[in-house]
Amino acid sequence: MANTSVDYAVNERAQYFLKVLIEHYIRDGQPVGSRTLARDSGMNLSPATIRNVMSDLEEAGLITSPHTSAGRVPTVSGYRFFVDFLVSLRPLKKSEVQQMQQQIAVGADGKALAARASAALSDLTHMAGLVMIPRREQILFRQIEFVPLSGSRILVILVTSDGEVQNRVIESAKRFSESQLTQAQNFLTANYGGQDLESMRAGLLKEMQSTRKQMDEVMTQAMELAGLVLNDSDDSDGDFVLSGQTNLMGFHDLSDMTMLKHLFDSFAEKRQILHLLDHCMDADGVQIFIGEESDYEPFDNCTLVTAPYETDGGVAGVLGVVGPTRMDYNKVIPIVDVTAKLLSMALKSKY
Amino acid sequence: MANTSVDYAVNERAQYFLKVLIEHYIRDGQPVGSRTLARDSGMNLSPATIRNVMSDLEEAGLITSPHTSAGRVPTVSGYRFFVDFLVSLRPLKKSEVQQMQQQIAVGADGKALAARASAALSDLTHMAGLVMIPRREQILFRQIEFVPLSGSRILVILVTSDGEVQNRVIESAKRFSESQLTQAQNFLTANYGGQDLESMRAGLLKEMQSTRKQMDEVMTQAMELAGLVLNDSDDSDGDFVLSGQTNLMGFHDLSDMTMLKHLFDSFAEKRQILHLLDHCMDADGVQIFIGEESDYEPFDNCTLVTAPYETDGGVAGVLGVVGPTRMDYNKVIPIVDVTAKLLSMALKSKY
DNA sequence: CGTTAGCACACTATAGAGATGAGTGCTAAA
DNA sequence: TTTAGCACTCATCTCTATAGTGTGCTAACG
Repeated sequence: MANTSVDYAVNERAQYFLKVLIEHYIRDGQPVGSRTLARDSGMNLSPATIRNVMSDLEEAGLITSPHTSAGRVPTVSGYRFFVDFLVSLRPLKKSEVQQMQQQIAVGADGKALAARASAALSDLTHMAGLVMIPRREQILFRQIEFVPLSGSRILVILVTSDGEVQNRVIESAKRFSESQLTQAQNFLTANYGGQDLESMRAGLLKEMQSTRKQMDEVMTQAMELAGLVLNDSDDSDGDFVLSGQTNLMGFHDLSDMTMLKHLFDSFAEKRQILHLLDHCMDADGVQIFIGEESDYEPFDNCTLVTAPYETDGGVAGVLGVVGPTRMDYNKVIPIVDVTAKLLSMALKSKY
Repeated sequence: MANTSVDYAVNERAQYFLKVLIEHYIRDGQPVGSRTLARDSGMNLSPATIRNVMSDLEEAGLITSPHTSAGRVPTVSGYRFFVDFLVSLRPLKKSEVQQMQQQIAVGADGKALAARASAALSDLTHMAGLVMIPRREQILFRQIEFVPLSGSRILVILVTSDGEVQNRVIESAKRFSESQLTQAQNFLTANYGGQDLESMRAGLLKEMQSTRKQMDEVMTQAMELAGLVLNDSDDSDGDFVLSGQTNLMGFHDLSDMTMLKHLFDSFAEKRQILHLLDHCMDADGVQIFIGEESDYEPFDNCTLVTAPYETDGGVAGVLGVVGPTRMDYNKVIPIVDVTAKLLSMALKSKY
């Protein structure tokens, strides 16, 4: 089993001890000593032997000791090695999955679904749940309707693939007849139906610039109206739903108030976190950022476990949980994985 | 100056010392001793004399000492006496008020205004800002429009006095002609325009029960539709906007993680806090709940300073700040007061 | 009578000493 | 390769002494 670049001098037995050590540390939160590890491993070896192994693991940078005479704790590299090669995922029970499926599936539109998924994540993991609102690039355009209101106001209704019905009242300089509006909405639905909102927006823009003069004036106006709605959509830079933030206050590992304040502030600020989540859109499964791996200072003592979820148009967003680095990966990873799958199903079954 | 029921044995001089002591304690956070108080008071008295006074104040239940040989700290009753009779409010500068006015006035509808006011509160006080969304009982009904959509769906648009435009798509069993809908909306606007949403709802309900048989069937249906919209309004039990929650993590007085978690959880749960805020609707000025006075356990170490704000229809909601009991009342009270006035102005100037 | 000085007392906070215990690294032997 | 033994390091706990802060009480003073 030639694993990675750090496995020099770390043979299979040492890896096993690393696994046992980390699992013990995840349970206890206390540095693990050689005597404890010897007992825990089940193999009939003396503490002295274990000490040699631990020495190797330390040299490889996988574990470290807080001070001379404490046990050892995993380093970031140690956790990385663990989640990459050593985890024994503990899959959810059928009944748990079903219960979750029901809990999630009740919601109506994209936003409500995301909120439910987020709540489910934080409930199950007792950490903070995080679900991106489906990105505009992945929401498909289904249908548009223009409705004349009193005066020169026009109501634009946008139906999208995630079940969301956005409506916006727009002030128009020009007046349209009922039939003109019908004509316009048929045109737009026929031409852009099935496209995602982002390419629709781009398409409209391009079309309007290139063919402005040759087109029916009403059509041009209609496209401008549609463009207006797509442009000022408030979630243009993305958004996410957070649940169970306060769960993080229970962890002794995260009890430093200043750190925790930074973390909470970063949740409120959203921008950086969205940037981080964007990175996970490409990966096609669970992805994990341990401690400083996220390269985002407020997350230094945390681990972020993410998974992308899909809709008809492909990957629509990312969800995940945030918790202390010392979390139960065996349990958390399957939860995130399953939640992503269930949310995908819920979104797809809309049509 | 016969003040209250607790002023037995607490003469004017003692009150002055109480004021000085509390102001000192608010600055320092340390128990105030007799020597310090003697120096701080400006009066040329020896610590021994002060000790006698402090002894009186302690007997009156206004101050207490954490242990035999620390100074004294205010009790809840002490704070209460202070805010009721001793505060020297420090009014905001003209320029500050103007800056704030601009900051708040940009918002469009009720919800956005509330959010801005909340942000202003937390920015200025460095504590948590809290603004109730205007209550339905105080939002006036301006106008309703029914718009036929494809199929049997009808879009109902509700324009209210706080500038909010709510719209909801409703599935109707019956089909209506365009003229029927126009007739219906004229009827509703004429009959209920200017009423608040809550009495409109009640009115509709009563009307429908008493005159069901004698009325035009279309009208009855229209009223049912309107009733539907008013009923499932999601903020039927109220809502509020919270800002600067994390500011509370900076206070040493609130550093107990378990307490703080409870506090944050209570913010997320909302229900109880709304209940508390409801109580403040009646008072016509700033109201203060110190520590256990709020009778809501998560607020035991906090003070809530509130003020009601108005719209055309009278008192519309309540705003305020939450912070540690040891807060700078001289500064905070005027801020809350002014913010409420500014928000009222912003809401009223809508029409 | 209000005010003051003086004194004994109570309590906290801090630091140092010593004991304890956990765990290591190293060495030599099996 | 594994193991036992031993010296060593370091954190933690307890006990003690000490300094500092502030009080309550009493007696004296104007």
